[in-house]
Formats: sequence, structure tokens, C-alpha cells
Amino acid sequence: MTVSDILSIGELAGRAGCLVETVRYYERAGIMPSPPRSEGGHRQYTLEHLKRLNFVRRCRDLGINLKRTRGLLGLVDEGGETCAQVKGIATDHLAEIRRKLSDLRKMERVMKDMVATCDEGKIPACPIIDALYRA
Amino acid sequence: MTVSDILSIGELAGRAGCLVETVRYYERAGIMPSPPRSEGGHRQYTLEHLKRLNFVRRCRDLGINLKRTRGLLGLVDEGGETCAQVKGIATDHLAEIRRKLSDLRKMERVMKDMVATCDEGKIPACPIIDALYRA
DNA sequence: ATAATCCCTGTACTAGGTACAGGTTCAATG
DNA sequence: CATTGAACCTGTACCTAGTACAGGGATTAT
Repeated sequence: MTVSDILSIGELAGRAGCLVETVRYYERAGIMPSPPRSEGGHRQYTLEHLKRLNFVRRCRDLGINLKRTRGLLGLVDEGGETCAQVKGIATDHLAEIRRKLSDLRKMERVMKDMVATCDEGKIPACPIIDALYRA
Repeated sequence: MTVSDILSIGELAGRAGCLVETVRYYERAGIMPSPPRSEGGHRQYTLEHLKRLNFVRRCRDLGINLKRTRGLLGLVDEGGETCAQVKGIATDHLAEIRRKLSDLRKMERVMKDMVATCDEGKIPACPIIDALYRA
């Protein structure tokens, strides 16, 4: 950033806490727009781009995948009264989170039991291996 | 399986509940051994292979990645009194599961709040987009 | 003997990036 | 104004854990 609010890709990435390569990847993936270029071909971003990139990263932190994020951005881009649609996407995502939570809780129980059963090699057969290796 | 207990790759995969391609992938990935071949070049498996494949699949179901599974198999292959090591790997994995659980619980809370705040388009600005799109 | 099914290798593809190589441009210093 | 070093460019390969072909050979059942 020299004079106005033009950001280089490095500054943009730095402010959003990701790598430069990731920003270029998002552009290829159609999730960030192709920004205008300088005479020499360098990408020129604005604070609007930063907002969008932050949005993408925040979605990512919440485990929303790129396809779904693209869906949300599509709604943002169009503007208008699509709040119900946004809520729909968020609700779907919440259901997915809950499915994953339930799976992980089951796994936790199994692993916990296995670890508890194992008494560290005083018996020849390892109960963990045993539990998993049954034909 | 014709006469003895030789299994074709299709039978092996079928019994373990995975695809033939996945078995070949495990071989390339060094997690399943290269079995003997028939004169015509077809892979010939035994029930020992099936046990191992089931082990790999069960690890997978528990979210243990291939690298860690390879680690466990290494201990199995060597045999001996490595129960403490197995317990170590399992304990590490349990810690990882718990980290993921905690992250997911946080996400659940955020998504739940967002969905609850959204009242389906009666106000112009969508609170979900808003929550994520702040610069 | 022949047809249907299975198996073989090799390659390309998926998601969500990361990591270069080899070359150009920008900004700051002398 | 020239130079230097950092940052940028494109293009490609790599990662995990598989999946999905294509084109051709093997096996099995009838």
C-alpha cells in the first residue's frame, strides 16, 4: 500500500492471515474475483477484496467448504432479500456439524476404552491391536 | 475363491467392504503387501490379508490416518512387546479426536446462534452474512 | 469355444491448498 | 539514474485418501 488503498497480493494475504498462493488459488477456484492489474501485471486489490477474503477465511474456519462458501458469496453478490436462503445454507451446515460431532463422540468412546484396557505391555497380546485385528 | 482359501482381489475387497481400486491403492501406498500372483498375473490373497485389510479399514473408520495406521502395522509386523507404543499412538489419536471435538463444539455454537438470529428475510441485511462479512 | 465377468496397468481426477522453478516488476537505496 | 533485493508473475508438481476411467488380458461358466 503506497498512496491510496491499493493492496498488493502480499499485503492482502498478510492481512487475511493466509499465503499469497492461497489467494491465487481462490482466484483460480472462482471464489475471489480477478482484480485489476498494474502495468507490470501485478494484482491490485482494494479493501472490498479484503472483506471478501476475510469472509472466505471465516467460513473456512467454521468448516464451511468452498462450494458452500461460493453459494453464500453468490447470494452476497446478488444482494436482495435472500436471507432465507442464507439461513438454509447455514442450517444445512449446522446439521453437518452435528453429524460430525456425533461420529467423533463415538470414536472418542472407543479410543478411550481401548486406551484404558491397555496395560502397557505387561501382557503379551496388545488389547488395542487385538480389538482392531479380529478377522 | 475356487478350491483353497485363495481370494481374488474382488473377493477380498467385497469381504472388507471396499473397492478393488482401494486395495490396489493400499498396495501402492505400502500399507498392504504385494501378494503372490497367478500365472496370468492376478493377485492371490489369503485370510491373513483379509485380516490386515479389515484392520486398516477399522482404523480408517476411527479416523486414524494412513500414516498412523502404517505405524501400528509396523508394530504388528515386528511383533514383540510394543504394547506401550501402541498405547502411545492410540493416546495421541485420542488427543486429536478431542481437539477436533472441541473445535466442532465451538462451530456448532456459532452456527446455532447465527441461525437463531436470522429471521428469514424480514429485515433487509442478513445477520449471518453480516456476522461473517465484517472488515 | 465363446461370452461374460473379472482383473491388469496406467493415467487423470477430486478438495483445498502448499511448494517450488524460472523469470519479471517494484520500491528503495546509493 | 542505476542497481539491488524483495515481492510478484505463471506454470507445474506435490500432498491425502482414494475414485474413475480406458484399453487390454485372464478366468470362469455355459
